[in-house]
Amino acid sequence: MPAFPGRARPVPGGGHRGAERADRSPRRDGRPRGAVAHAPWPADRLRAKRRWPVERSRGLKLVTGIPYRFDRTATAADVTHQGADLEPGGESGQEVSVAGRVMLSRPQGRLAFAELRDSSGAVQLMALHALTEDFEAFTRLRLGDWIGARGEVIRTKRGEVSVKVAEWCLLAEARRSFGDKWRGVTDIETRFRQREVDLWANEASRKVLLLRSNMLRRLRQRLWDEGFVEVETPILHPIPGGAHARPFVTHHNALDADLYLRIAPELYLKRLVVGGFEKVFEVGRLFRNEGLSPRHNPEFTAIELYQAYADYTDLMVLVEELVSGLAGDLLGTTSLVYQGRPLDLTPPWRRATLVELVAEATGRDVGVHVPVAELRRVLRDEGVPFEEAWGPGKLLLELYEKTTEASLWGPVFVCDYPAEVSPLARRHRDDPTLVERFEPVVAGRELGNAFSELTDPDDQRARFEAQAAERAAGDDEAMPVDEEYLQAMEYGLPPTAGLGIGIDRLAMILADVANIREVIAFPTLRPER
RNA sequence: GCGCCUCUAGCUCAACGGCAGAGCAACGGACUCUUAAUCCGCAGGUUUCGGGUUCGAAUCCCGAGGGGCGCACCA
Repeated sequence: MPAFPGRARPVPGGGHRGAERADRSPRRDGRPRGAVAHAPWPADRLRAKRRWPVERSRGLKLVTGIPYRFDRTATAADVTHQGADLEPGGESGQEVSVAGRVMLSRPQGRLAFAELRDSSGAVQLMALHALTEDFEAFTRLRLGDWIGARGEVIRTKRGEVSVKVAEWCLLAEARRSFGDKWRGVTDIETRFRQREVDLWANEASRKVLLLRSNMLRRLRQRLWDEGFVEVETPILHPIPGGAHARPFVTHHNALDADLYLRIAPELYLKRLVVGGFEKVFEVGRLFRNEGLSPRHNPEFTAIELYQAYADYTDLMVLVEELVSGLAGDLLGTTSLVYQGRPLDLTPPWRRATLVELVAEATGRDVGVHVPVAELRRVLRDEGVPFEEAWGPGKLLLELYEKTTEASLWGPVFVCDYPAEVSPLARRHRDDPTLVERFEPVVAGRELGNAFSELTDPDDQRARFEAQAAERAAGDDEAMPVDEEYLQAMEYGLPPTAGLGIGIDRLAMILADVANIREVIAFPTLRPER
């Protein structure tokens, strides 16, 4: 019965690894108890407390063997489609094999219904004592069991498209309960510690991760279409650089050297531009040794891209097009609602300088040229703490972040930051105390960061040294001097614009979720004891 | 790191100083068109952990641990 390989023997010499299969003999009387009984730590106290029978379906044929493969001929969605035109009680004459997880079981004497869910959706199975093989066992299926089933596509008298099961097989048994069939799993800790349970039980969770995956696919496609080359740069860095953040430290034994998990790929990517890659991007994980919050995970995904011969104004257009384009691709509109509040991503987005926005939010007329004493007074009046060592640029940035950023619903490009706090950005063509930099702010949060890149190695060295001085003065997030990078710049970095976007943050916006953990499959949690 | 809140059966939740309970799941049974099926029955607990107060603690107090939120941090 080729359509239903559940009981098919491994094809000799054919297919995959057939000859190497260690276990050629079906387990005839139950599965080895040791497989579940030895429970290595942290098989955990939870398991000890649970009382699910290790061996279920006693006296039934289920345990005679789980097949190695299963030939599915239709998904749940396919079946629903195939049966769409059937009248209640109608039979299609079409036979399908479906596979998935049992979501509901409604045995009813000599008739039984079950809901089977796969990644396409759900379809009902109908089993009949007179028709279905192993009918008794079918009625004993539990929530969470995986099965494969073959049968005709029909519509029941009550009108539901179903597969009338002629033959079926167990693909995996659920030895643990997956939660309340109606309310699912809502405990936040369980949801994120046992994400597989959350994903099984909560459709919304699956949708969010699927949206993220689709978002990344579309993002890559758009950049490839624009001629960007996707590259990969090191995650283990000898010197942490490219951002203002504390790194994770690790150690390489053979080299006997400490290495840092990257806080940003920026410097390597620009070295690739020096090497002739005119349009590059990288999507990858960044690691910052900082606190957790609903908007911060210690490891997060960012995209950085660099485009030679462009400046930051080009990137504003690119960001608008990318973000609104992704919204259109994935949601069908650029006019969305985030956390109950309208958010219109349709280009063009507002462009305003940081100083203008601070003035709007606070009524304060400030700027990098305002004397430090006066800036300090403004911060004090606004209730923003500061440190003596801070120059005007840092004071201004702090003022913006504490008083203005969160109030910007956006989207808005916050432009022209102080040079003092932007050691890798090129000085503004109209004012050398500023840099040509912008952050796209959406829903009160920065979504990314971009600038016209600093290309002058002498200026870069001076900026690094200023950073190093701050580092020496106790700021362990300031960048050290990176001689390798300076050397690269000395070979010549053409005018280049660079951009970073937080993928998790973007996914949060598009998925309309408030917590970054929702968009990360396995967010960082404190290890259980 | 600090503050506030929280932790009860596999899951979702009651009980709030006086015998730890319900629904779902699970387990046993009935049922040939169910839709969170229904019905009967049976089980299920170190109330996160450790101390304390009390005749008596899931409940009040102290400490520890996990989680949530906020703050700090995060340019």
